[in-house]
Amino acid sequence: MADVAAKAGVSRALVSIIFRDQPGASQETRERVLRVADEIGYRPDNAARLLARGRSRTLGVMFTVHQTFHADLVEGMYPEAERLGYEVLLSATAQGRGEVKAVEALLSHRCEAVILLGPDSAVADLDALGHRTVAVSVGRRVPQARVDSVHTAEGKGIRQAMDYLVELGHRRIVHIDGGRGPGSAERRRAYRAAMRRHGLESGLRVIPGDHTEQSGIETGRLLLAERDGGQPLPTAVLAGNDRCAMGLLMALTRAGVEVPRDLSVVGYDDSHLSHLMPIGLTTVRQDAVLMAEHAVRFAVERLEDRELEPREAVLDPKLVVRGTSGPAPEEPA
Amino acid sequence: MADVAAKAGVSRALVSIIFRDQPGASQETRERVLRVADEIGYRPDNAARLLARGRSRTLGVMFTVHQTFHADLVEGMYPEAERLGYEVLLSATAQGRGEVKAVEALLSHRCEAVILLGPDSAVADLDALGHRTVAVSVGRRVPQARVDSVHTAEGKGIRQAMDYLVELGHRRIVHIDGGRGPGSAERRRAYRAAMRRHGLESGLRVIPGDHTEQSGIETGRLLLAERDGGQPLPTAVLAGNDRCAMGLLMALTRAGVEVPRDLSVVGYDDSHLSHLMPIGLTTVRQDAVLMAEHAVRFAVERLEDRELEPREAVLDPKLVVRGTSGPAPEEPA
DNA sequence: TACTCGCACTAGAGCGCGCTAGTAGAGCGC
DNA sequence: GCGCTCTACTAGCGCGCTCTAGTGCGAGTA
Repeated sequence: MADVAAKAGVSRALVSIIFRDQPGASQETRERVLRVADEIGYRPDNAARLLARGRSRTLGVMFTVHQTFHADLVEGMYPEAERLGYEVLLSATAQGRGEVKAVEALLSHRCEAVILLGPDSAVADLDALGHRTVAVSVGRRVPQARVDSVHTAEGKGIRQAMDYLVELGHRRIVHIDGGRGPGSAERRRAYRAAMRRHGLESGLRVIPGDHTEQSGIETGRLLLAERDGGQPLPTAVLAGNDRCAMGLLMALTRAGVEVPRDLSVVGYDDSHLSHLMPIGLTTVRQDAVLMAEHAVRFAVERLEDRELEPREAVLDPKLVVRGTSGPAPEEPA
Repeated sequence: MADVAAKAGVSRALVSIIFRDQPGASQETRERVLRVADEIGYRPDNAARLLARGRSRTLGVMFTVHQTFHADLVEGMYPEAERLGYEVLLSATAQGRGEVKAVEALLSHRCEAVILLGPDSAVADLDALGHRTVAVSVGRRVPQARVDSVHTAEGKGIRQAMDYLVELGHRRIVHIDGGRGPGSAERRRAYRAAMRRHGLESGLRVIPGDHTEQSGIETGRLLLAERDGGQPLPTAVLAGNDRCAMGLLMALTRAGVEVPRDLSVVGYDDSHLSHLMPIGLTTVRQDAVLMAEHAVRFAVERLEDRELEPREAVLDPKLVVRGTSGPAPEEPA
């Protein structure tokens, strides 16, 4: 920077002004300085910038590298962040890199706020994080913590799916649980409520699982084993999310079960995956872009006014009917 | 930091030493300082650290948020980077955020090296980047640029797949091209060569496409339209990558084409997707973890010795036979 | 005793910027 | 001529840390 200033015959301060696009420099000086900078190959150093400025205007996003829905969310964040003048820094959780590590990485890079996609941490930890910095949880309600949250009205989505399945004649509807995954508790609760409301308590069944393909595959195996043991298959399965639904489909189809003739499968998220199934996955759609925009906005607004109370955005989900669902099979007499 | 030093009754320098885990402090002072820091809630500021240190020990990784194979790669980089004492910063390309933007973000955050997953930029740009900093291209050979590269022996993989298909009796084997995608040119070339080698020039056909599901879907539609126009379907399709293969499968299966009875499909990458298909996708496996480790190692080694000439790691791919491939259908007399 | 050595620790410069407070000079009205 | 404002620019401190070149001190050696 000093080199640029020297070569352009101005002070460092003026170079700074020009690179920050601030008023206080004449047009011709601006052009000259920029030209010189280009020649020298100077580009401002962000680290120093942040340090001097005190603010980084950077949002940290923690996501899970294999969670396809997160990709949709991340993609939705960039434009909104840019619009508001913020940068986005990503940090992935992965095998051997837990949420704590991922978040620490973000914070130590001076992110002013942290947006957590489907956080799995304990409420107390999230609360602590929310006190240390501005935090937003996407996909999981954390009402007890000092954290904004953005999620869909899980109950509503599940209810739509359940009503739809019941309407199609399904009675034995099983739910694969998302474990500690975001939104799982609400989905589970809504499933239970819907079964009761439709007078199907007797068929109510929640199979423990999580938000991965593996979980769907295992459930598939379990159901097949039960069938071979003489128990009938359920006629419909409400999976914890799309990935789980995909795993289930794989396991079942491989074993000769025909979807949706023998059994209907409904996912959750409407991630890119849903379109991928040859017949398309029936699923409950969460609007990734809208969620992403809300999350960014929450973070920025809290940054601008630290006193703001944590808020919650609840978006409406929507059932998207594709090929994996259909009328319940005729019951054998 | 000054607060910690004051409260612990030592100098800032000593606190620094302790937080850097360097020799020069007694065990008891160490413990005391760390305890005080914890009480105050002090954590060292990375930006200032980088600035003062001159080195960031940070590797920047540019990836595409929806490219599933990239997720596998990213996951493989973290452990290796950590082992070598480097941090990893991610920057995604996405709609409206091109490679230039993504890389600028990395550089301005003081990444010492940039690892590009499947870069699409012009060779000249990559070369320029390679001169400005240490750069590694993963999945694409860039022999003309000052850039390390890590990729699989594309030709070998395609050859294996082709030999396998021909052995199964396939003659009309079509290739969906990956466009400007990484490795596409080599795969295309190898496909052509294999067709010739097997005396199948007459059936040689490259359909333009890219590395997305959409491209597979479109090709599927095209082939179906041709079939309806009286032309026979190919008996096997070699897709540009797994995503493309998935799209193709979706389009075909929807239209009643049975895979692999009527037509075999082979993908490329062996990303997580491949396991997802109910019947499993036959594909050419690239070892993501190995590629990731090579890429990180290349970057670090070049950082440690700037004079090192750019190198190239060529890994052996491996055909993984799953459910989407089988014997060629009987030709109608 | 005088010295060297090694260990625990410190002073203070400097990393590359942003920012506040300020100056020099041009243009204006009176 | 004076004071005034406005624009274009500059000096220099400080952000939070690392790092070099030290200081002080007790133990070991001549």
